Amino acid sequence: MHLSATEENYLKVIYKIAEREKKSASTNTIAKYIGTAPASVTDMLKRLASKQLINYQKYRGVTLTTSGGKEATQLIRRHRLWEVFLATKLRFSWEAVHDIAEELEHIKSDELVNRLDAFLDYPKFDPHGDPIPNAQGKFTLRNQMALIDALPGNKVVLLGVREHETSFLEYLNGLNISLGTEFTVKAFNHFDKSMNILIDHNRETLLSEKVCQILLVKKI
Amino acid sequence: MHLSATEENYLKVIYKIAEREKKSASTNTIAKYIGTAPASVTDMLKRLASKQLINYQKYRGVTLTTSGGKEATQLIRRHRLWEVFLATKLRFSWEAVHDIAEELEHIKSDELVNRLDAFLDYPKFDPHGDPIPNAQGKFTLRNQMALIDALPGNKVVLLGVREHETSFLEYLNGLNISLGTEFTVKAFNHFDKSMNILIDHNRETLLSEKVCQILLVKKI
DNA sequence: CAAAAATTTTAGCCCAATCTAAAAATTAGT
DNA sequence: ACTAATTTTTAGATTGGGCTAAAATTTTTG
Repeated sequence: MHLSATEENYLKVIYKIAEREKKSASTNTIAKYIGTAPASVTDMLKRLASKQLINYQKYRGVTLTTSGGKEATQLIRRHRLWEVFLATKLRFSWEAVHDIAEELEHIKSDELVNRLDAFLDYPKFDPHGDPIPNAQGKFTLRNQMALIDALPGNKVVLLGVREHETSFLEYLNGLNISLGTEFTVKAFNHFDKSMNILIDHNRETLLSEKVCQILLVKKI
Repeated sequence: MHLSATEENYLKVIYKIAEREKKSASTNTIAKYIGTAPASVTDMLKRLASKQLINYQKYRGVTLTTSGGKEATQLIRRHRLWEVFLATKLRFSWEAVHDIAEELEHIKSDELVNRLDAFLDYPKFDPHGDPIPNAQGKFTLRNQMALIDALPGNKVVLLGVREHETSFLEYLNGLNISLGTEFTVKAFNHFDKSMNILIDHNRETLLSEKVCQILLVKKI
């Protein structure tokens, strides 16, 4: 499916409205997001419907079809990966990345986006903390993120682990860490990506990057 | 000046034709490069002329004005920097980079391109060996490139060095290398970017990446 | 529940960038 | 130096994406 940057933007906006307002997107709401006249939106909705990207009935608002949803998800993936690139590699401030990523996201080459993903070491969250869908369009749940993605000051609770080696589980036992244990992130050490953690509000310890990658937590 | 990607492409093509054929670009030649009908080219030439980007008289071909030349040079800068990024950071093959760079080059943010330049460590040549203009639009002369940018099989002659430490010059003396010495590049070793070099057609040696960055050569 | 308000769509227009067909200008050949 | 061939431009149409003004539909409210 060959979509123009404009068509992609409409899909992204419809996706975001649905996510935020939990209902179908109205013509006026879309117009406000995109910054065009409502009449222009109606035209575009007809075009997107004819390409089977949205479900559209006059006066009734729109929802994304399965294929429209896939396009929107891939666009969001590209946007957020470029944001990570701009922030971590080019050292842009996290407020500055959005506008440039807005342009970069429309460059469509699966090869490009997948290599970028690998180059960035498969980040799960963008600099704003929003989750990055993987190549299959799956999001890491916001309420189940790796500890490494938590920020200093965050309080989190352990929900799961990505590693089931006995030796690793024994290591956790040794630290008295188990599902439901609560952490407070005290500091993130850039030089080796280790973290200083306050466990159960009374024991402080240092966890290596590897361990922080494995622990799946939820903010509390 | 707000130029569309299409307008930029026309300027780039006119620049390239002028460079390659050393004369003004004709409507038909431009049409072949861009892949459009000559009539479409005529329309666009009128538009570019009205923006003072080209010198255009009916039936007489076109040349870039000063401001048109600046736009073209900046576009080439962006294109070649992205090519370096794709080849060196994302490990694309050097044949694959062109098409993707063709899209990336149209993202206009001086901040972006300058930070990218710095991130790539101010490369002077793209993966095809073409020179990259700096932020002021100045090209490194093609006949004075770093040895590191030469390709296996190239024969070159030493024209200068970028480093004037006594210890370094003594090192060169020890290898019997001086201005005018001729090299043949035998191999480039990706793992440490060192090069196997045949000096004066009779002595083979290994030069480290650092040394190859310092030696300024010209193809012969 | 009917009238007023708000939303959405239609109708008709514009601009950028393209096309084809035909006319005009330039260049080349004898 | 004419005529033929080539190149370039004009004329008129098309498509995508946008606009305004007016008509149609839905929603709100007295």
